[in-house]
Amino acid sequence: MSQSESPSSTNFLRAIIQQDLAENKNDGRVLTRFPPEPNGYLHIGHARSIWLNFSLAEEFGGQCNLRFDDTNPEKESQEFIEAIKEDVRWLGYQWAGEPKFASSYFDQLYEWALHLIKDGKAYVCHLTPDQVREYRGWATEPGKPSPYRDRSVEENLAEFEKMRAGDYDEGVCSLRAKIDMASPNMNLRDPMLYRIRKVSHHQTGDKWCIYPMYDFAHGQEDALEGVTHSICTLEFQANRALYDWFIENLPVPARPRQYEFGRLNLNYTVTSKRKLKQLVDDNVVSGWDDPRMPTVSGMRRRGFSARAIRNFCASIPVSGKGNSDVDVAQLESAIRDDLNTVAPRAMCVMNPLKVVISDLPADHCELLQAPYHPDQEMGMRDIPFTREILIDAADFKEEYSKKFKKKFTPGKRIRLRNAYVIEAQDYEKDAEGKVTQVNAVLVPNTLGVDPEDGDKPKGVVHWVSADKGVKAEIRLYDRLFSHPNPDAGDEDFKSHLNPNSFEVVTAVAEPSLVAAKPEDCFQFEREGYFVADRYDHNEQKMVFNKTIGLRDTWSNK
RNA sequence: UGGGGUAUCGCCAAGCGGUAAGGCAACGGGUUUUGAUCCCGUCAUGCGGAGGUUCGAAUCCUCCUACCCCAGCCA
Repeated sequence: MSQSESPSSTNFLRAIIQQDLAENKNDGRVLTRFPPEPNGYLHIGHARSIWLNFSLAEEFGGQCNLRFDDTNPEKESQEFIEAIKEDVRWLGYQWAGEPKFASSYFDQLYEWALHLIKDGKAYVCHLTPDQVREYRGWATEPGKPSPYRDRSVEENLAEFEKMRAGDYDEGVCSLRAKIDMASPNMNLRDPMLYRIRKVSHHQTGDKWCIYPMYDFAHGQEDALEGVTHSICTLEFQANRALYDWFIENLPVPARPRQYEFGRLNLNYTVTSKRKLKQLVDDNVVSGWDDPRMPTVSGMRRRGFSARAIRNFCASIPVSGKGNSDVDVAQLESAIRDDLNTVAPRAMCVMNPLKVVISDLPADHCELLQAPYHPDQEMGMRDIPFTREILIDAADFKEEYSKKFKKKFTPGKRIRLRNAYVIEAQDYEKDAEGKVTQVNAVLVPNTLGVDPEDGDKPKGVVHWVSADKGVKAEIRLYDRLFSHPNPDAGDEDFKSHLNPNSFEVVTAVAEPSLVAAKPEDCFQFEREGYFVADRYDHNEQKMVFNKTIGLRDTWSNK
């Protein structure tokens, strides 16, 4: 795939913007916004929205705001705000100016609520929540007007002031727009504008005890900021009529437009804040940033690069038709594609088996040179070659067979990656029958060239010096769920957890790896991509997380 | 159920009356000191179903069917 991070083919949103620009709408300006509610961590679905909003703005010479849609203080917190800012920045985006907050517009929103009341378009309703639901009617039957619907402007003003002043308890009354109780669009059956919530807000403290609803806030925030294209997900399609109603009935400074696109779902995972939170709360994972989580911080800790995530987002066509159930393999492909080009190669043996090259002196230590990357542009590293080395136990077989023709086996030769060809002679086993050591001899003059006798080895194995190698903790991660749709069906999604999604092994790594810094990524040849853990890796104790294995076109044959 | 949406390859998706793009996956083959990468090739006579209009339909019309969203004092 190309390095392009903008949509490969055009999409309906770009077409709309191009059209608007051609007609000089908004004075040729393009301003988008990413509007998360700070009630959880960002996940892959948000990453796509971030990518969409920022890349669209950038493509057309505009900018993108980061705006916290903090209208429901009960579920929000400063912790989430900080985490979201860090994630957006890490993904490589810079929002326009300072982060924005819905809460910073509370005064203006309040004024506009007053405006609607004075226009006879909003009223304070003293129906209880249950009554409101009852009066709203049903799909096939129109709702009944609230008995408070025709209160005078003066009374509404007075009642709303009492709401604001805290004279009423939560749930006693609310401010509603007077639209159409018979509308087939339920959103228009006198929607709620303000509700009473006697909780302090993470940004405004105790200034307010009434908070605006999403619908009454979002479009006006867009207008206030001069957002030209307000992009949200498909489930807000029915809210668009309300969005427009407020814009048309309020003296807002601009006329933003809402457009909806399909949500991104990945198979073998869940992307609902509620479920992700449950995994965290139930200690199924170590936290929001557990490497198995589809959160931005989880993927980061897993070793996915921001560029790879951006490329992945760009690789999925933007559709306004429906939600996309994308195969995780597509994400994995983007990750491998990126890591393949940027990750230095190294050798690390996960399941060590000692090989003694008997014709080498005990103190033999030869410094071999190996390229950091196949394209040679990253330079070379030193690899000590000694009499006793370690290879992966899975690369040795007691019996030769066609299927294992690339493995090491008595009487056969194998190429030691970046080093010589050796030939196995015999091996030793312990009481349980487990192979404990292989004795081999060096095939001379095979550094960088094939054996002179023409008996070229079929296979290549990675290896590490038994005494110069360095121990490393390797955290092996795999998909969190073993079912393609953990959400589907009646069963609890947690019943589909993959019991083998996490395993720790102690491996032996080539000594050059001690220079690794947290978050450095590598390809451990023949194994996969690994990243030095962001928090736990240090010079004293190396800790690598398995990002993803190499593509394997052989194992399932 | 009233309203709002959507149905094109295993997954995502382009297509807007002129004879089915592309990506992922899969499958062949070539190169290879990573069974990786890279390269080359294959992969919908078919577009939810049934009718109709047309020289010609995935695209237009009619009628079905299926699925998603709204019906929170959540966003």
